Amino acid sequence: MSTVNPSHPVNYDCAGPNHNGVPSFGVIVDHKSVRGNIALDQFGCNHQEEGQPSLTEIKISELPSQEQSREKLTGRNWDLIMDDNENFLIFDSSTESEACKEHNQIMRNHVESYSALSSSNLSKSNNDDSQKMRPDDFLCVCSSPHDPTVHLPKDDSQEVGEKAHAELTPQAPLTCCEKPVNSGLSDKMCVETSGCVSLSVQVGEPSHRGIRRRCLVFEMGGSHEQNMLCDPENNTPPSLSPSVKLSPGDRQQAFFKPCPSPQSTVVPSIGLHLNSLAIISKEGTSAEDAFSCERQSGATVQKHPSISLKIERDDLSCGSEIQDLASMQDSFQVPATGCGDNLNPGSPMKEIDKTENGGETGGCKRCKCKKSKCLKLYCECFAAGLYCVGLCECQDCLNKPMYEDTVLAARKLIESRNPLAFAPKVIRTSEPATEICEDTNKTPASARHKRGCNCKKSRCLKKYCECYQGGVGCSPSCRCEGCMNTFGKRDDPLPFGNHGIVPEEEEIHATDKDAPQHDFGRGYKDGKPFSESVLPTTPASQIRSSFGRPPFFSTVKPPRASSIPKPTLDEHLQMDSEDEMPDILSYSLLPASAKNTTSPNRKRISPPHHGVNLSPSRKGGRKLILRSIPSLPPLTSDSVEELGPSVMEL
DNA sequence: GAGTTTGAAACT
DNA sequence: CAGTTTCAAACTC
Repeated sequence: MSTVNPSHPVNYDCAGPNHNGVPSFGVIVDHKSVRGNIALDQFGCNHQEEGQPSLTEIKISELPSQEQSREKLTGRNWDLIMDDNENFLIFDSSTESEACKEHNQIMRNHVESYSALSSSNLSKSNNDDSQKMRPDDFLCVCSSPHDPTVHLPKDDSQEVGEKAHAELTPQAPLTCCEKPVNSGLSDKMCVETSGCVSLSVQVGEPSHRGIRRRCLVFEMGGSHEQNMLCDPENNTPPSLSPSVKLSPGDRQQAFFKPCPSPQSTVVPSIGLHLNSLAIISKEGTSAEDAFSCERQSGATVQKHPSISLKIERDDLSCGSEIQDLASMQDSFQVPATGCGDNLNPGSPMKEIDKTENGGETGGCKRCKCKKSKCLKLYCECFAAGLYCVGLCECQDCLNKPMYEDTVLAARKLIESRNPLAFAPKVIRTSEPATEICEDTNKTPASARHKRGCNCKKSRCLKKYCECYQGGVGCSPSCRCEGCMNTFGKRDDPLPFGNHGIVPEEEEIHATDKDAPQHDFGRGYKDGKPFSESVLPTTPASQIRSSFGRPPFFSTVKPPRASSIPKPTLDEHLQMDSEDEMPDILSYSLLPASAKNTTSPNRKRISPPHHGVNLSPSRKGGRKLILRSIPSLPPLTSDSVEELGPSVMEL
């Protein structure tokens, strides 16, 4: 039961060639404490080299030493950005494909040595040779459509993996999407541990029967990126597979059951569409509980008696879905430590999957697009950064791995219009953890739709309303009529958890065309992100939150001085304690063209919101300004031409 | 399951 | 930039 299935391939997502700045994911192996030797590396391609522990324990925890990381990255055109101390790395490379390829080779070499050392050990628990981990079971997947280094698992891996997987002790209460292993459908299995790990794999098709559905690993354009590592064989996260068994027929997403205790924590995995997660909070499901594990960032969590996982949020990069997850997490404003330790053993994370998405889709979207070819935002799959799966009822679907180029091109095209098109629709922020702890009366969550709804007839009481659908109240950003949103009416001074979302400054700026707006897509001023041109530079010393990380990680983990990013990292997330920016996410890293991004908010100059008062703590507190990951540059005519006929046709 | 409603996205 | 059209999800019957 404690034997790790060596046949579980470990996939390394190195992100795409345009992957700009955020590590694909951050499953980290703490070799210090790892007795097992499945070397999940920390950044997709990077991996541990030494140590041949037994397979009985995997501890995902800490980054390897900086030197180690640097050593591996240096010379591959990877930029390793680390904070002064630790736990923050950002890769960027113009030649990630190459880097990935090299990493792949390294991985293989590593696995070979590992396999040789461990094969005997594995054989003891299972005589099936297939359980031996093979070098080829390790994948370094580069999302680049041009990257020839997308390595595929051996065809026999699935069978082996499934067999081995069946032998695993299914203690992990995962829920995933419903897709028979042999359905032949593409599948996605994403595991996000407490917002830390989003695992995916990119496996070409159709030969990769190991994976049923893969996530779109979009480039980092916008803030919507999926960097997920999946176990194509068993649809279980490589690092978790030993102890995790997906529920039958659920292969696309998996949730880890909320940890019953701080010590026994396996973070739920979110692979479903982001905004739907917001329902969690409203339906009484304590997302806080669900993600409490991550708030215990750094704490070793044990899912399996023989498996210990340690998630280090700081080191993880997540995609859009993860960001949404993070947003949700943030919405609860749970202190990273201390205040957030109240776990709810009974947190029905699985129910979320069932009630919200899993009931029909197993946590995954199934679109029914007929004309959009699933390459427009009409398509929920596409909008969510997912490839369509066989269960989709779409017609003429091009949102499939085999059309990756087209998909990416379409995405670029959309992002060229609206760099935030793929950004989470529901933005959630939180007060600094410490403040929450200090003032327990404060609303723990704040959330809002990034753009606001425009409902006319539904009164924001139906899922037509994106705010309602996202489980958030309407805000002054909305232009809805007759709002009756049960999560908070637009006119409510302090909708549930939405206190102070709309700042007074917004009204001020609304009268100034040049002034930055808290409107996504208008984050530029004078050619610079207004966070740069307007917002005062936040001294690193003032940054306390998960600064320099992808938005996903905001406020979840207690900030550490050591995690204060270098100035270049300020591009992504900024915790400003001085300015009057509200606690909203300010996606500001937009190209100048982004100003033209369609944003209904631009049309509206909201009257003073008398009801919106900044809480004392807010006024005196730090302001969280989450800035999007730099988006793709506006496409030029040439670039559009490069998109190919499929996109041109759109 | 078919038809309608709705509002976001896309288009002009 | 505003208005219109297209689209697909949500909803109703």
